[in-house]
Amino acid sequence: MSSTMRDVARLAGVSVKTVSNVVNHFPHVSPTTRTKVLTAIDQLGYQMNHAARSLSLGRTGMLALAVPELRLPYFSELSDEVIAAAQDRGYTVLIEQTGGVRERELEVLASERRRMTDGLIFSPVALRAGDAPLLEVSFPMVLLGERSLHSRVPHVAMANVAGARAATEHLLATGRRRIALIGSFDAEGVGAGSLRTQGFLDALAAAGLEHDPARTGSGVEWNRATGAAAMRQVLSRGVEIDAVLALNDVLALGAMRELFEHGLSVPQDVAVVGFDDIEESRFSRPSLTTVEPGRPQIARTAVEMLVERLTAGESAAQGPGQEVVAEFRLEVRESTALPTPAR
Amino acid sequence: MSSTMRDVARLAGVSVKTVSNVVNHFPHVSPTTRTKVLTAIDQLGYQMNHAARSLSLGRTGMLALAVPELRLPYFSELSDEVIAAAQDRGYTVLIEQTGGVRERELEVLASERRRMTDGLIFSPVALRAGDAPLLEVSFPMVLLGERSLHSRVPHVAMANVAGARAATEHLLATGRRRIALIGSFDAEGVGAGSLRTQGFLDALAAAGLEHDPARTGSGVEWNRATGAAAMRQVLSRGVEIDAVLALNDVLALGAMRELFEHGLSVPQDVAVVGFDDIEESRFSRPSLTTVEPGRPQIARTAVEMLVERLTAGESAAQGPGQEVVAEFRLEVRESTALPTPAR
DNA sequence: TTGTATGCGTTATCAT
DNA sequence: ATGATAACGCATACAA
Repeated sequence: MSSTMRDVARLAGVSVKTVSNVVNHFPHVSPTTRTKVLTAIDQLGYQMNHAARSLSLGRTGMLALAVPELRLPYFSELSDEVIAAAQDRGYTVLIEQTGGVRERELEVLASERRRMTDGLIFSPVALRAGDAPLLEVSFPMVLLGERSLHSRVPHVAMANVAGARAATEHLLATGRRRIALIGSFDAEGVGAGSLRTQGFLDALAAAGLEHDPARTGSGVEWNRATGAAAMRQVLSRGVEIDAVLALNDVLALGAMRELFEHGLSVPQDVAVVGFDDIEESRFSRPSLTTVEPGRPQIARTAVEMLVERLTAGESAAQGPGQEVVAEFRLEVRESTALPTPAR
Repeated sequence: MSSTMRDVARLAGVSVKTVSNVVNHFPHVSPTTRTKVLTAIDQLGYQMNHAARSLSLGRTGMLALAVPELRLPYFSELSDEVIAAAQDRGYTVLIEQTGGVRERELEVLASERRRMTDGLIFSPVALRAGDAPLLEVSFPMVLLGERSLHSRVPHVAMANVAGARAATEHLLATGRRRIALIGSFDAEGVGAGSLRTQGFLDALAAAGLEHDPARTGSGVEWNRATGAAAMRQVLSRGVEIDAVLALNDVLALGAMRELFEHGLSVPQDVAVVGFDDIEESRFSRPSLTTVEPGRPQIARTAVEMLVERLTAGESAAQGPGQEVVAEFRLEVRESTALPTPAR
């Protein structure tokens, strides 16, 4: 069915090498032979065998991207951006889902799919501090996340602490004092959850306030359902609140939904802030104030760093563990609007 | 760096073929040699070279999934389900984005990535009726969409007409008569847009009603922003409406947002129905009545049909163009609740 | 500028 | 049950 270079060579009356030269845009080929080859290619409908090329070249032209769940808006939007950035560099992206489960995150590092890709962009969320040694892998990898977990692995971080702090300060600036914290994290974890919580507590402390644990709604999985459940948990305790800081946007959206069920209005009764700036947050009712963590920059930078390692050859095989922290921006929207003074 | 089967064979004192037998779980290997080989593999940290295996086998173990945009919730949720179904069958999924642009949809069929995958699950949205011949490709493919476009290509369809009709009938049953249609489609297209619109018009006709074109809000791209814009368009015309049928959920969510901006309440003033049943629709405010098109079944069936073609060998290479239509279900939620009688 | 020969790592065919 | 050896299709020294 499918033809090979040999077939093309035969038809064009040249050698296989010449066909290869034409296909790979080798500069030194006479125009006449080039057209001869190209017409033969066209005539046979020849397409390169990727497996053979990979075997010979020792590289596949594919990058892996490991994320918790593709259906979480943050990660689907990130994936979109990574795919686009990789495409610009001539790479194809293979997405793997870890489910946010530690075991599966570790599996990703040893997966059979590692042999199908030239490098990995890895966004772990369930790894513990003790897992750091396991990240000392032999293949090119770029981590998405903060340094805490890993030492020598290059990574692209978001300003989790500073972003959450800015978000909290914004709530404080609008006069809110009884802020609920929605979403929790593995106590042994070192992911975004603990860092954002840190930023939250920092802002409170700086304002001379303390966080009442009764205002924390737990939920390790970060989706709308757990956001709603966590909010319900806090409300059921009968503790007063005038604001909510959710550890990410979907948690915030779930929490808003729950506030609504309880007859509380946002932002009049309760102000709400999220983290991630997913597209949905611009269209929710009310629209959600959130931290834009610089996701496009993160995607682009991660791909660039990885491709650089790939093309650098043996030279910079073990760099100094480069770190880039993306710039964040607080997107103020309706969910934290000041209560109308004339009331 | 990475070791080969030869290295393993040498260390274990056996032949390459034996190592291959062990790795591929070939039944006839003596327990002693198996353990010898396995320890050698373990000791060397051997991992199979996927490119070499693909070259030899003539198959890659990868399936391609081409969707418009990964960041559209419907497609990210679909992708998740396709990946899971493929994994169960031992396949890896490569996602391609077409942007919903006809040219890029056609490119997918000739893409270099076709040579990296064993088959394609293709969800076209911008192809025209005249493009049907271009879908007569030589590689295994399963289409997501209705038959209109393609004759001999196997495909998995959703009940676009019936679903939209049921949704519209639901609106009519709750006493709504002035229904706006949000979202439009390429007039030459044969995709979900025209079919859902057909179902909408069918239901109206069956009820002896006619659709006022002034109640159609156009928007070829289906996202929140266009949903809001289309709604704005209708409202600006000053035509009365008491309900909205949006061609999908994100359009509906954008439209609801716009209704809110105009001081209209859902469902009291205007009832709203979407199509797709994305997770967000269960948590929006109000929660969105929508058509659940059987997406999980679609994902599973598409993978099964494709894998079947792949493993059937030459035998059923050209089947009769199998068609499966998934079962839909109308999810009634708050956005179409009956106005409280006591008003 | 173009052709020849060899290797990439695995599977498959045939022996034994 | 296991081993030797030839494909698989392409890239690349090296030669011409």
